Amino acid sequence: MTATRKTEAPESKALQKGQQTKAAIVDAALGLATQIGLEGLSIGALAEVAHMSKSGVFAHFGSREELQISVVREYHTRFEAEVFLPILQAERGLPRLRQLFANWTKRTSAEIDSGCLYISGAAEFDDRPGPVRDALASSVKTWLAAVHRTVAQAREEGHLAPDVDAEQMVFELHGLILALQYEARFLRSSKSLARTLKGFENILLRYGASDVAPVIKTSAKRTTSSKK
Amino acid sequence: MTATRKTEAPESKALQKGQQTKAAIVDAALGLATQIGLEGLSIGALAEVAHMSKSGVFAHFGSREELQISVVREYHTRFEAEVFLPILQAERGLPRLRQLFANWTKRTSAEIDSGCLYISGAAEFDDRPGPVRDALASSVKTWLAAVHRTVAQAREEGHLAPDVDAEQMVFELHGLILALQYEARFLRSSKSLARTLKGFENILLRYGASDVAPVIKTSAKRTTSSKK
DNA sequence: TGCAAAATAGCACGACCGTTCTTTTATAGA
DNA sequence: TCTATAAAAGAACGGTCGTGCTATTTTGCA
Repeated sequence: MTATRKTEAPESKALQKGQQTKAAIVDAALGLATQIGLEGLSIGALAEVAHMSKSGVFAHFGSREELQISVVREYHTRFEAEVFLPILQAERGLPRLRQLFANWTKRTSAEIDSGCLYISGAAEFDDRPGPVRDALASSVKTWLAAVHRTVAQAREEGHLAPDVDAEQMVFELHGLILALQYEARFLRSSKSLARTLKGFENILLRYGASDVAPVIKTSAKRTTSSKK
Repeated sequence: MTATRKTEAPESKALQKGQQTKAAIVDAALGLATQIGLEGLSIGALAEVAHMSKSGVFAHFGSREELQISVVREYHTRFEAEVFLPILQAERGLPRLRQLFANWTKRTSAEIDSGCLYISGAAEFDDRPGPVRDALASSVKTWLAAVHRTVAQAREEGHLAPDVDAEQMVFELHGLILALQYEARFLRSSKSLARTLKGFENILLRYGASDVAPVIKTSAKRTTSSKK
């Protein structure tokens, strides 16, 4: 219990050796988990791609379950950084909602590899209680709440009809994303991206969006322009 | 090669002993697979619930993969019998489409246990090529084609707008079902059934359904009335 | 530069996996 | 009832799994 090494407050900027290899492990684990699922993620396979021994990997987490939770947390962080944070630069209201859905769509469909952990994880853990399921559900609920807030803002800004049921709209948007993932990734349908975007415009129309044409082109140009 | 036993044409009505225990095994396997997934389905666990030895179970299939395929086929048969066949008694056009969606919804959400193999299977096999994936995808495509046909019929009957894009409509309906399964089964949201039905009415409205009110009550009474 | 502690490796364990082989039991036609 | 054959059981295999233990190496401060 000598204080020669700071045991209880490693809050320095630069990651110590341990933390940084742990981060590398989690990064590799995330790559594996998005491909073969959280349940398929094995410590042996992870050790191999991380060029480490099984026990070396294991020591960082203490259990496989803790490893899975770390992966979920890492996914949450990246999802937030890639999908949510950028939209805050878009104009509040409908433009931001459009940007949100564009980012979400992009994230869901763009890469054929690296599927969505929120979707595959839900299928794996839908009746398997425990901390992993809790972590997953909590992340998803956080995200859906953010979508809900964005919809409500668009309504309050007068960009949607005043009587819009935000929760219903979120449900329908979520359905589009799920159908996109299902038909693109599993059925290998090339048209699902276009169907999703069309579905989005249909929903906007139904909920009384004041402008109908998309603000930004759907194909390219997604550099958080923020310029009106 | 003596013909003392009919080896190559067991086409009699009554199942021989072997076939009938095989059917019982597949039944038990389907129950397991819908709970823990096709990948989680193990021969040992299956043998236990079937009150048989591992090798006894195994002998009926020759490989785990063949067992999984049998399960997919069985699920397909039951899905067809429960969701598709009954709607043929409903009036062609919009009434039949309504019945189709009602059955589909019922099947997807009603039991909390026994999840949908088409959804969990898609997540498990979306990048795992092979005969199991092929069997799954083939079944799903068959079903979606039936939905497509029903939509097209409703359009031709004049119950939907003549310019309805049937494929787009199927995509959106599929999204509703996927959102229902996701939010009901994973997020344990009690409101998702109502959201799904509302979403269906919204879609009908948008695609120009001639009548708006549902033909049958959504809560109970689903006895393939066929009357009118 | 020395040294405690952290990080990693090595090894072995019990459990379960799918599969094969051999042996026993049940079945059904003669 | 006898008997060929199908059906089921039993035992064992190589493999991988998560996880504990004990060594060895690496790290970072004095």
